[in-house]
Amino acid sequence: MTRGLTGARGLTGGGRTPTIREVAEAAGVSRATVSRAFTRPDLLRPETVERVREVAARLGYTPNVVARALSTGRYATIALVVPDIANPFFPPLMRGAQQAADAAGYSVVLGDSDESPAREDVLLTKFAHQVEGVVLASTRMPSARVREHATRRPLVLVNRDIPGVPRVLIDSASGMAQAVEHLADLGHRRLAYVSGPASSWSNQQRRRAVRRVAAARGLEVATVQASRPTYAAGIECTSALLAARVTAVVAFDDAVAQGILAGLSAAGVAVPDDVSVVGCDDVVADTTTPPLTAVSAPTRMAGQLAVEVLLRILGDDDVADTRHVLDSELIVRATTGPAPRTRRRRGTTADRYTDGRRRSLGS
Amino acid sequence: MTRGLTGARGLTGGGRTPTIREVAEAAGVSRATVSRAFTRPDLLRPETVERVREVAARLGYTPNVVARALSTGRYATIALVVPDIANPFFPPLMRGAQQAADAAGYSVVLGDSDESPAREDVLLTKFAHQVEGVVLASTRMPSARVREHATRRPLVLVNRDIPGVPRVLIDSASGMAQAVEHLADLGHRRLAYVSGPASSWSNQQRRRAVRRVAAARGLEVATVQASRPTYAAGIECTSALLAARVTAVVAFDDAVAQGILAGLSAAGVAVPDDVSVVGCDDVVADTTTPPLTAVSAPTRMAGQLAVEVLLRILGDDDVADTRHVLDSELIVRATTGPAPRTRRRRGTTADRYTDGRRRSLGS
DNA sequence: TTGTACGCGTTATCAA
DNA sequence: TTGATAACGCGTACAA
Repeated sequence: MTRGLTGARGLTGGGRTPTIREVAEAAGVSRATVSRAFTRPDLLRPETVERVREVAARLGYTPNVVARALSTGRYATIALVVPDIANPFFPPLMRGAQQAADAAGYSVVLGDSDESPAREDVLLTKFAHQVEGVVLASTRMPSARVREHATRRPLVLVNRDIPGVPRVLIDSASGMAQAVEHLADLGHRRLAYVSGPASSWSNQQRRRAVRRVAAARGLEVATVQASRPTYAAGIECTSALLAARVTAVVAFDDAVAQGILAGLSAAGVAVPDDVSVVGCDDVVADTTTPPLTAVSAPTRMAGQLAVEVLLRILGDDDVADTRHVLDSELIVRATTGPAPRTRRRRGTTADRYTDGRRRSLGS
Repeated sequence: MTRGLTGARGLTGGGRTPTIREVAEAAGVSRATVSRAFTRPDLLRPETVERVREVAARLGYTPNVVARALSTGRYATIALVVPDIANPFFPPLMRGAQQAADAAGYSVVLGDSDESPAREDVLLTKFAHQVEGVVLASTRMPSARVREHATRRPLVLVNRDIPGVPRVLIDSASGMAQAVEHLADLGHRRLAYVSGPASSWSNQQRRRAVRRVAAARGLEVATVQASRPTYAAGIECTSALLAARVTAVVAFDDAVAQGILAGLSAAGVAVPDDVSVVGCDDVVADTTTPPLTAVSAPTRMAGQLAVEVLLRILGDDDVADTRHVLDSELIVRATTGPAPRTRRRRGTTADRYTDGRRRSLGS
């Protein structure tokens, strides 16, 4: 066979990483001793450890993790699979995960499924051989398939609630409930929920929370479906919102809320004087104009916690079926205010900009 | 020795991935034949390939990439090291890199150096054994150290110009030049450049471009240093900008520009009527209020190109010292407008909000 | 306390 | 066209 990468440049060539054998020869010991100097120094005489390490350092030796993985099955690597790296919800999560892994000496291989369940499936089977476990965020796969993958490798879910599979959940419902209470307190009687992807666990959770609290407080809720959870889609659904004649809008996430802010601004509707707007996730919320009232989700913590749970599973064997729930909370900024007291004519300012369509109430 | 992960659950246990040997036995062929059925099917009789693949599929066999890596030295993995995942500049870059790698069957391990050169160094040595090559973005390491790492593993830089090391550069200078021309055409005579990290290659490049074109067009340039390239720092330096009595501001990046927008808004200064603002990178620019005029950097393309260059190096041997430059361009939106024609009194509106300090011109 | 020798799962060489 | 077998670099029973 041709030599592997490390050997490809000849024994004396520059830039090559030496192997355990070369260190052994240089130090005048066996390969096993070199190995132990790094993994089980307690089994060796202190002088030996020191001598071996010194030689290793001089030669620039570092243990080959791949060879070690093949031998031990410990890859010191986990996979992190997300639907879309560029979605601002995920970078903080990735960072939390990355740092937790790093702190434990683990590497992170990254998978971007491009929002496709089929791609998730491909990535997961691909990673099965090179990682010890996987953190799967906001998966769109069917529960059965997720369970299958979970039997092949330790797997921790983020924002997907499948009994039997360890999971870390961000309870945006708690924050959403606060948001609706907040709006009710401000005198709003009629609000809209702008819905995200139908298959999204988070969306279902948020929609339900809004409906529940609204019902409890006697508010009417119109549901408007955003085509995608994006800024552009937020702008698009503005006219539908105006047609729905609401005084407050709770959006699926910040991007949509931000789009709605832009759409309202373009339509000459004042925020929060005419309409109040609430976002969710709080990833960009404090950099909008005006600063967005939003439900703050501890995404970074979720990433960190997911990795910690995974590493715990990798350590012990039975931390099975853990379910961690992280609370969210409403951060009140400048896009929510008292409901407009009076309507000057039969129609509000908003009427001038509606497209005439009306959305049904309640769904 | 203890069995590895794949063997840990016994030969018949569920969830285990079968090895090449089991497929060979089940198909009644040798391990070599199974291997060839996947890597060199042209060497086998079609019927054999088909039979082996069928058995493999039935057993759920997939080649173990780690074992393959140990044998061939081809890891089918590259590393991507960035200073900060959560910095909005990087996710698009990461995504481009990820997808290019994915298209070639490569995995990406992710490193976040937390803006620390020392961490970069640690990550790079750690990854040396598990990847074929690395893409290093916006590194803060000294050139000599980067060169050293580049001799150990194929390495492609993004946004760092070190001769001898393959690199992909985003020429923000071209866009910055356009920005200054644009402002000059609008009648501005006095502008500020809000500077980013002093050690940043991009910052040096941008500052120079602004100065050069400003000089050519006879504009005065005040330089204001932002403490960090963040939204908060942008807000902070607003007072200094007002004190500098400029009618236009060119910011190091979008985050700073966005902070400046907020700061100006809070100070009652109208954009673009009183002051024009230009951002750079264009990562959030079209979601600000008003939409930010910005220099658009093809970050996603940079990530993609960097990986393509790396893979090319991994393929052939001598693509050495390539230097790809990607142009940027100015996207004019709503934060730039004609310079205010007249000053109504001795002072502009802005004077009411300055802190009295003045910044020196030219630096 | 240290060395010997085998196995991890795969690919490549050589022979058949 | 296929099979037997030696690597790849490391960890670890077992023996010394």
